[in-house]
Amino acid sequence: MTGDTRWFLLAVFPKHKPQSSSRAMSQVRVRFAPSPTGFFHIGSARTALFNWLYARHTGGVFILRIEDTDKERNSAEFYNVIYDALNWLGLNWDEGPKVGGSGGGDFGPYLQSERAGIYADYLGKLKAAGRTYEKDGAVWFKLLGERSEVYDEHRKKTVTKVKVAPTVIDDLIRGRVERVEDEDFVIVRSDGNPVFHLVNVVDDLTMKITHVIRGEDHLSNTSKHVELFKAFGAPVPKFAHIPLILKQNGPGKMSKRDQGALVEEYQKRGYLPEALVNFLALLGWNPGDDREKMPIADIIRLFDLLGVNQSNARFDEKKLAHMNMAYLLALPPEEFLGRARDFFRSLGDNAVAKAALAAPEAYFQAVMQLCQSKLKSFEELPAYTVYFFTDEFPTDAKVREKVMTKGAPKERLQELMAALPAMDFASDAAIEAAIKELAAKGGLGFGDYQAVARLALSGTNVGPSITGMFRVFGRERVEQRLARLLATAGDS
RNA sequence: GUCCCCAUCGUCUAGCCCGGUCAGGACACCACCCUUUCACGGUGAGAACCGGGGUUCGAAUCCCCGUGGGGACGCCA
Repeated sequence: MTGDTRWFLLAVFPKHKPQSSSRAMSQVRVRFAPSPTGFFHIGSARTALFNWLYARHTGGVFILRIEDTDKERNSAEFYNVIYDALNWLGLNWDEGPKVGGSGGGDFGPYLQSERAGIYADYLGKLKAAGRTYEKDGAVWFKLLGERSEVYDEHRKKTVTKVKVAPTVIDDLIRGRVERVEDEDFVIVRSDGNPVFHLVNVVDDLTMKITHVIRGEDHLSNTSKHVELFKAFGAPVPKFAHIPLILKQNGPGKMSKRDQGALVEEYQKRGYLPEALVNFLALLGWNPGDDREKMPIADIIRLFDLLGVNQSNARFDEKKLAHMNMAYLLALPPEEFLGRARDFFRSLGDNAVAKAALAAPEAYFQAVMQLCQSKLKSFEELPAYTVYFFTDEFPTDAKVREKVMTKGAPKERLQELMAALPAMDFASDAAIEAAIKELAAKGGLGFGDYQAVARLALSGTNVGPSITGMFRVFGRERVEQRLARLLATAGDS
């Protein structure tokens, strides 16, 4: 178990356990059915999250099914992208690939590429019922009704329209939606592979899915699906079409190419998965009051499909960053420590990361404790802590210019150095007292020493408490760095 | 072009279903306070019911029409 997923253990929710058959009849069964394209999109993450939340809220079953019928587009290593993202987010599935060894659950296999026999069976039922025909080598689903040829200007071709009654979709989020599905559609390609609409319905049917929770972009497919369910004589699941996530700038829904659209990106940047989950939960849903930052257990308890919004939401990276900061601040110190170390490890060859990981445990811990309350995200860690782990840290030229031309920095450095031997490094308070005493003697303020000391120690003007820095560095290194700045101060 | 969905501060949203509160909160932005830098935090400011009709004593809330936004219209999923 990695540090990334450890948080989830705190939200103890029992995994699906076999139920009595009467119980199982009414048990909620939802699925997340991604396609292995090599990307895991923020929108997919939220769809998965809403499904997972609903399952956990109702004590139902969350199923992962991989929709890999398009052999042209799928690639073996892409499957792991899905598993990794879901695991990182803590969205554990009860049935699906990788469960209990080689794919657990009574309704498998959970990879569509392995379900060809099932699709053939169900195709047979449709054929037997006279609801299919072949055209151009493909199998089409036949709608029932009077037919007529119509020229479609948009598609620039003649199509066959079927006079049918509107399909009624009873949507948990949108209410009653009517749509006219008036053209036959392909269910098996000429290469013999079944099409999304067929396999999606057959799988939902055979996996006994009770609630189909998916993006609103599927709403217009739903009439096809409902007609297929009806053709199979199967009960139609409840639908819940959730609003889409729009890109933060410009028109349209978020797509893979948009900045910040991939879950992997936040993982790499050291965002906390619980922060991302909390943020995503709030995109289109809210607990009904002003609460925003909530433990996952609360979100599960409060989540309900009826509380989901109908309008699309624009992705706001700034709000996500704020959520992440709030979670980072609230992390228990030892937890922060572990995750900081995990983050440094994930950086691989990064020089600061290597130096940080090579540092003595106690020192590393002291530095992290000093910095926790200052960071907004782990991605800031290397730049923020570089000077703790190497003497060859960069100096901000502008800051140096500013600090070294104001007042009498060289004198301040000399006074500080002179005071060092007698300084008590045991506590921040003692260090603060010593510097204040020094300042008082010259009729100066703490700040007169703080700026120049910070520049010497860190090469910048931002960072944690200067007294804390003194303590962590220790007398000797403080002395060295003050001396080094003094030596290079020149005539300025 | 056709069909479907949606519409409250810049953004996420509460309020709408069961008409009557200064339309509330959060992010962002600005100011001030706190302070040892930078943050955090605190206080405060600015900021919205898309437009037009209707129903009603009264409409953000109910109805209709516009407009705007989004989605779908593949032998992709």
